[in-house]
Amino acid sequence: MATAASSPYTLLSSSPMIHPDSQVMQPASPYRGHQKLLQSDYLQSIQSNGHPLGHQWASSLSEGSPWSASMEQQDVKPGREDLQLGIIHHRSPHVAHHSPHHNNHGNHPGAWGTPVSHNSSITSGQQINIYSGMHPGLRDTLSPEHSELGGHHCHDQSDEETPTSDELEHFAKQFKQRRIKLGFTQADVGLALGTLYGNVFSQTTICRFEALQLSFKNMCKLKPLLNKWLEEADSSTGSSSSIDKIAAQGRKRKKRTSIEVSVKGVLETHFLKCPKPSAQEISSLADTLQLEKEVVRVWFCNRRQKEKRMTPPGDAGDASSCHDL
DNA sequence: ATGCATGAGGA
DNA sequence: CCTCATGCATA
Repeated sequence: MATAASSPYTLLSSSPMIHPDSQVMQPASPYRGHQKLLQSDYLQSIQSNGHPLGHQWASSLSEGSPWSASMEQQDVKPGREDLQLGIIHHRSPHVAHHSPHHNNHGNHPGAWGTPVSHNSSITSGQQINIYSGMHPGLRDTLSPEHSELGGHHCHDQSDEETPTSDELEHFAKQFKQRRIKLGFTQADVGLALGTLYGNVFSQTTICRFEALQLSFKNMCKLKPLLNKWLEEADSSTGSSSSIDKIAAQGRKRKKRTSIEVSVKGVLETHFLKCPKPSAQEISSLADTLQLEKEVVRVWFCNRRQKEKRMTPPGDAGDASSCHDL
């Protein structure tokens, strides 16, 4: 009861209605009217339902990399006079979770701990091939030169090409350590990325990056950004302190539905049987569980996404979680 | 740290 | 409808 008391979508009765729509525009965003990332599909329909471990990390950034483009145009910035790496740590340095039990998922070679790596052919803009049954030893035999794209062929930069899963894992770990050492929180970093490069991210995303809970592709996309931040961060330790609070959100977000554990169990069971239930299946399931159909549908979507993460559920470290205290 | 949610883009 | 990137709200 009284849930509505604090309903998220309180229709402002007499409040000065701001922009209940959209998510405002960043005041310092170098890019105007350009925030839609075109993500080309790469591989996603080859999964054979049935295998709990059917990850397909065929890292393949199609030539249409959404962000390679954004990167090229971010230079429009006239000059970032003030390098704000984020907010100065106004919080106590106790942020360190002092827990040695920290997620050290270093033991999940199943999905992408293996050198799945190297996309077979990125430059040629060819199809992506998954290595559904490919061995790690199999490597792309891509030709040293791709005349297809007349222009950029030299990637002398440190990391411009697709990193391997292993590299990402290591980077994430390093990143977290440095971040903590420098006294920044995940949220700080997220904001800093916004003020620095125009792309704001939430604490959630930073957290997921560190925990490798994003898709391979997504990890690849974020790595360079975070890498830059790291460089800036430790190169100018202790500088500007501009607190940008852009926020401004007025979306009527639905209250998060809490699904009972028992119900979750049922959903899990169904998921194992059929990861992609039909609309009707969902309907009946929702009916049985007394949940909104939409909630069930979303649950399955989220569950599928989870399965595609680099650190899939269940892989959690059984080896590291048995750690002794 | 994570669960549920939103939205864009793609068939 | 789905996937995928992303995040508010919450445990």
